[in-house]
Amino acid sequence: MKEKRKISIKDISKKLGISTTTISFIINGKAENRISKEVIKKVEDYIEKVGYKPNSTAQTLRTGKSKTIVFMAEDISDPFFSAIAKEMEEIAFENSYKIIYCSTENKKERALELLTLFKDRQVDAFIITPPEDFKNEMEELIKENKQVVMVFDRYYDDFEHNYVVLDNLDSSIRATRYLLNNGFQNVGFVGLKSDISTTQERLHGYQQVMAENAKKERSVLVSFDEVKTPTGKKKIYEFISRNPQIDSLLFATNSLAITGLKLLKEMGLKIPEDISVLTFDDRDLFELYSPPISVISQPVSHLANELIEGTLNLLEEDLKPNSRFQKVLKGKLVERTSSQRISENNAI
Amino acid sequence: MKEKRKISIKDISKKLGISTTTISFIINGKAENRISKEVIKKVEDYIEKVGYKPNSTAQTLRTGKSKTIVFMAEDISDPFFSAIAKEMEEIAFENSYKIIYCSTENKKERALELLTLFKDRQVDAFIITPPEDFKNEMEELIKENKQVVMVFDRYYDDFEHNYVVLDNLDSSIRATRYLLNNGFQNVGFVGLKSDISTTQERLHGYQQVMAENAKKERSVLVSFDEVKTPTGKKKIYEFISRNPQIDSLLFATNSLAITGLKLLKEMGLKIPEDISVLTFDDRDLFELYSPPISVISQPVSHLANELIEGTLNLLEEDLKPNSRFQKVLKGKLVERTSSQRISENNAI
DNA sequence: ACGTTTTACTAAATCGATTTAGTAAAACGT
DNA sequence: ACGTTTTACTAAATCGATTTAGTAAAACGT
Repeated sequence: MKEKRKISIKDISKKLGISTTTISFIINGKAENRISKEVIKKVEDYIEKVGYKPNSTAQTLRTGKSKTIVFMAEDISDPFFSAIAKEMEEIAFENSYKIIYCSTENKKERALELLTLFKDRQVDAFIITPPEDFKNEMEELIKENKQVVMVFDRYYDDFEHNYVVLDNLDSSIRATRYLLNNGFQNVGFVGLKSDISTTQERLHGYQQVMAENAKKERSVLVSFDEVKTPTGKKKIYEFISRNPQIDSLLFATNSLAITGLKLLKEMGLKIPEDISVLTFDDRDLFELYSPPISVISQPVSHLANELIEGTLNLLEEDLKPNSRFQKVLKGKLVERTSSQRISENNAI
Repeated sequence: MKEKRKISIKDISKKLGISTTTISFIINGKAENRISKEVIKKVEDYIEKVGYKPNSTAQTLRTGKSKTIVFMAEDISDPFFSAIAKEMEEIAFENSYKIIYCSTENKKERALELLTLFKDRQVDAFIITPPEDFKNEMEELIKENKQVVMVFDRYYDDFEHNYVVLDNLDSSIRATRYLLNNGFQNVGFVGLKSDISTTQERLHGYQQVMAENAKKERSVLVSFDEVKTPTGKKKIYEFISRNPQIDSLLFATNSLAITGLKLLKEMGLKIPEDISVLTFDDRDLFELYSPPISVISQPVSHLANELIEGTLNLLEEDLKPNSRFQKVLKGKLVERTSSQRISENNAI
C-alpha cells in the first residue's frame, strides 16, 4: 500500500492558486474584513473536502505554543492523583490541550530530572505536586515565567504563585474536634515526616485542637518511602504500643490508613470499640471496609476542575506575570462507623 | 527581569565560526571519521558551557519523530490502568520518550475522537485499549502503518497486530476449576456484556469448565456503564435471587466485584459460608476486606514492562511492517479466605 | 607528476506552518 | 480630478533543527 503524504498548506496554495498567507488567515479565523467571502468559501470547502489538518509541530515551532500541559503528580498510580488526572483530561482535550503525566515519587532528584527534561521541550504549562525540599527550584521556575506554573496539593508561604489546595488546616481542626466531641479522650495522630504544607497543616490542626482542649498530643511521623513497608507498619505499631491510652487515630493520608488498618487487624484491635479511626482522603475501600471508615474527603472533581480551568485561563491570559490563581477548597467530613462512639452498655 | 532567548544551533554556528551542519553532526554522534577531533572538542565544550539543548519541536518537524507515545487507557483512574501507566512512565522517560494519556471510557465515539486528534499530531506510537466495537478502526490504523500500534488488555483474531494481554481463557479455566475443586457445586459468573476478547475469554473459560463437569452454567452480564450504578447492582441482585442454589461467584472484573461485595453485604450473605467469591484483578482493597477476597491477579509490572519495551523495540526497528510483538502472560491465582470451603461442622 | 580518493568541512534546501512588510486596484473625499 | 484610504490579496522571512549536495585541500597510488 502506497503511503500518501499528508497534505500541507503549500499543496493547497498550489492547487487553488491562493497564497499560503491567505490560507493561513482563513484557517486561523483572521480572514474577517481582509479576505473576500468567495475566497474564504473556496478554501474552506477544499479543506473540508481533503480533510486537511495543520501540522501542529510546525505551528508549535512558529508560535512557541505547544498546547501541552505537563502534570507532574506525586504518584500517578495513587487513586487520588489518578482521579484528578482523569477529570483534568476531559476538559483539557475539549480545549485541545494534551496532558503528559509523570510521577515524582516525592523525590527531589526525580522532580528535577523531569523538570529539566520538560523545560527544554516546548510545554505551555506545568501542574506540579512539588516533592520535599523543592522550594527553591519551584521559585526559580515560577520567576522564569516561561510557562504557566500551577502548584497542586500544597503551596508555599514565601512567594507568590498559583495553587489549588485543600484547606488542610481547617480539615484537620474539624476532624480532631469531631473525634473529641464523639467522646474520644486520647486522639493519636499518624502523619508523614515531611516539610510539605499539606502534611504540616494536617499535623498543626491536630496539635492546635489538642492544645485548646488541654489534651496531650501524641503523634508518630512516618517517612514517605516507608509508608507501604514493614518499617512503616512497625513504626505505627510501636507508637500504639508505647501509648496504650490512645482510643482514636487520625491518619494524615489514605496510604497511612491502609497500613494502619492492616496493623490494627493483625493486632486484633476492634474498630471503633478498641480504637476509632478517621483518615484523610476517601477511597472506595473505606466505604466497604468492616466497619466502614470515616474520612475527610477531598472534593476531587472540584479540585481537578479548578486546576485545569485555572491553568487554561492563565494560558489564555498569556503569562501575565501578575495574575494569580489561588484556590483553597474545603474538605468534607464523611462520618462512617469507624469513628462512632459505641456506648458502654451497647459494647457489652 | 529580562528574558533571555534560548540559544539555537545558529547562535553556536556564528559564535564559533563553524557551520550548523558540522554542529548538527557532532550533536547527533555522526561526527566520527568526518570531523576533526579539535572541532568536536571545541563544539562539545561550548555546548556544555552554555547548556545548549536542541529544540525538540524543530527536530520533530524535520525528522518526523516526536518521541511521544499516546497511552489510550480504558480509564486512567482505574487502579489497574494507572498502575500500568506508572510502570511504563519510568521506562519511557529513561528512553527520553514522553507519554500522553487519555481514557476512552470504553466508548467508541470517544476513542475515535481521540484517535483523530492524535493522528494529526506527530505521535510515534499508540498503546491502546480499544473499546467495544472498534475493530475496523483499529485494523485501519494498523494497516496505515504510520505509527507503532500496541494493543493492550485485549486482541483481535482476524488480523495481525502487536499486543500484550493476559491469558484470560487459561485464567478463567483455572479459576473455575479451583472453585469446583474446593467443593462448590454451583458456581455463578458475573461478567461484562461486551464483545472484547478479555471478557469473552473470561466467560468462555468458565462455560468450558462447567460443561466439562456437567454443571449448569449460570451467568449474568452487566454492561460497562452500569457496573457502578444501582442498575448494575440490581442486575446482580436479581441474578442471585433467581438462582438461590448458587454457592460461589466468579467476578470478571474488580469493579464488578466491588459492586457485588456491596450487594452481598446489603443482602446479609456471609462470605464464604453462604457464598464464596473469587474475582479478576487484585486491589489492595481485596486483601484487607473481611474476609480477604481471593483473586486472579494480573502481573502488572510484567505487563507494563512488556508493553513499553515492546513498543520501544518496535520504534527502534522503525516500523518494519512485518515484525510483530505478541505477549500472552499468565495470571496468578491468589487464594484468600473468600473462596475457602468452610467444612460443615466448623460452620455451626 | 598527476589523476584519484579521502578528509574535513559548508551553503542551501527542507520540514510546514505563521507573520511581516509589502502592493495593485478599487473606493472615497473634497 | 486627483491624492488618500481601504480592500484583498502575496512574496519572502521566520521558527530551529537535519540533510543533501556539494567543495577545497590533503593524502595516496603508481
